[in-house]
Order: sequence, then C-alpha cells, then structure tokens
Amino acid sequence: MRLDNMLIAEGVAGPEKGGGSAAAAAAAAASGGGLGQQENAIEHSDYRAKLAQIRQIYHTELEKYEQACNEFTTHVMNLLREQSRTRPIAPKEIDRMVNIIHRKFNAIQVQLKQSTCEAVMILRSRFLDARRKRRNFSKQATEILNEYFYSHLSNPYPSEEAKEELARKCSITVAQVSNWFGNKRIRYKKNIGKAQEEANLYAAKNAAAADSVSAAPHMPAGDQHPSAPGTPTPTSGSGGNYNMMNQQDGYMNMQNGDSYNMPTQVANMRQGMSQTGNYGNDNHMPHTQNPSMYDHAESGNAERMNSGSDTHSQHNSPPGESERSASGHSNEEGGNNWSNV
DNA sequence: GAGGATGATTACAT
DNA sequence: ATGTAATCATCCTC
Repeated sequence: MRLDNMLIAEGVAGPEKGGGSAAAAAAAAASGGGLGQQENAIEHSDYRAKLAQIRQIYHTELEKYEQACNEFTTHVMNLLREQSRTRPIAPKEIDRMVNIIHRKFNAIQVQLKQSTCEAVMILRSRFLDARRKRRNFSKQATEILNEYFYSHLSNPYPSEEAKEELARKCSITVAQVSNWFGNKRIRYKKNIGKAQEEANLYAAKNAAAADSVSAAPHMPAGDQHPSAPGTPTPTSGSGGNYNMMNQQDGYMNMQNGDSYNMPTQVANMRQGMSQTGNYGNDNHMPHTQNPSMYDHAESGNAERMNSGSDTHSQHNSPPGESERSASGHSNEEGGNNWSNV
C-alpha cells in the first residue's frame, strides 16, 4: 500500500495524464533558489523524460504480470476442470487455488513496485542532489566570510546570530554559512601554510581598516567591548555589524594575558605576523604568551596536538561560544585550541 | 582534460 | 544540536 502511494505520488502509478508532474513539481520546489528558471526547465524536462521511461517500463511489466497471472489462472482452472471428471472438486477448492495464484503474482508485483521505487529514488537523488547543482558563492560573499573567519581565527565558531548576519550579508542561507565554516575550519587545518597567506591578507586588511577607524573615531560607544574596539568590515561597509565578533575577540584576548588590552585589529595582525614569523622559523613564541592555534598547527606535531586540553575541550568550546558571547564570560582555561585534533 | 578549489552530504562523535 | 572528517560532485584555472 505504501509502495502504491509512493508510486502515485511520484507520478509513476495513477492516472496517465500528466504523469510525473507531481514529482517534477516536487523537484522544482526542492531545488530552491540560485538556478535560472530556464536551467530548471531543462533539468525538469530531462527528469520528466526519465520518469516517463520508468513509468512505461513499470506499466508494461505490470501488464505482463497481469496477463501471465490470468493465463496461469485459466490454465489451472482448465486443469481443475479436467480433474473434475475423475473426482469431485468443490468451488471452495477452486477459489483457494485462484487465491494462491493471485497471492503469488501479487508478491511479484510488490517486487516490481519496489524496484520501480528504487529507480525513482535514484533518479530523484540524481536530479535533486544539491551537489550536482553547486555554484560557487559570489566573490563578495566569500570575502565577507573569509574576513569573519580570519578575524576570529582563535575561535572561528560564529554564533547563530552571527551566522544569520553573515547569511544576510552574503545572500546565502544560514546552513550554507555553517557549511562554509565547517569546510573552512577543516581545510584551514589541513593546509595551514597556504591559509596563512590568506590570513595575513585579511589581517593586513583589518589593520588598514583599523588605521582608518582610529583616524576617525566615530564608533558608537555602546557597541564596543571595553577592550576591543570595533572591527569594521571594509567590504560590508557597516561597521557595527560584528558585535559578536568583538566580544569573541575579547574572550580571546582574555586568554592571552598581555594582549588583553590590545586592540582587536592589532591582535589579529599580530596573530598573522606571528604565524608567518614562526612558519619555517625556529623563533617560536612561548605558548604561554600566545597559545593560539598556530603554535600547534605549524609544528605539525601530533604529540602537541594531544597535549594540553583533551578532545573534550575542543568539543565543549564551539557550543559554548554563543553562550560565552551572550554572557560575557571569559574562559580561563585555554579554549581557543580548536585545531588541536 | 587534469588537478585543485569549493559547496554539499554523510557518518560519526560528543 | 553542533562539530569534525571523509567524500562526492561540480566549478575553475591552467
């Protein structure tokens, strides 16, 4: 019964006219924004064509089975009729035989329906799989995301609100922002060396922005963390939008002891610089001074990765981020070791 | 066309 | 629920 319903819903079973339109409509709904309508139309016609093919195969097979069922039933009936000459055969017995045959053929039909459902599912996944439709984000969106990421390098876990804000700015969904940060964190860790160049780029950008801000100090005081002046976003042009980030930087600075009073941009810059300075250079910063991820990552030292806090701290840190931001609590136990895996 | 970059999905952990 | 890691499928650059 469920199979029947599904096949009807997918437009394989049910009325012939407009077969597949339901599924095509579902496909249209599921595909979401981002694609041109023409492109959609092409894909949907393709999808409909394939679905029609499945539908045709399904119906011819079904017809074949029904025909075979009828043939076999009449065959058995004939046999019974012949037998009735030699022995009495009750109508009940005939009914029973017919029922058995029908049950058998029903089971075969269920198998047919199952495999048809599978085929439709595969077709759907082929056409509706978002991976097949992926488009790169706009340059501006990537810029905004990178900017946020590198200015929160010590704790690149945007809160729900920050994600919404970023999503709005980049014209993407919150889920896409989450995906982006997930991918970014992983790939940053995997390729620290290369990412450092990028990090420096954004750090320098921030520094430049900081200069221009300090030249014209007009930031609303209410927006600012006491120890972290605002970090304006050059591309966004709306300086007060990264409230969360300022608070997070405050959290980061709290752990750094001497950098507690350091302006955010300078801290970021320093992070970037220390990164470059340490990479391929024995001039490591003492961990107590700047226990940032670079010290761990650039060394590529698995032992170091396991030292300090265990995996719990890593997993506790992200979910706590928003709470920290909201409550303004600082974490006295080095929490910015997100790369310590 | 090859290979890297990138967005999305999945499995699994906490 | 949210994160990581691996992987897929596509885009993009050379």
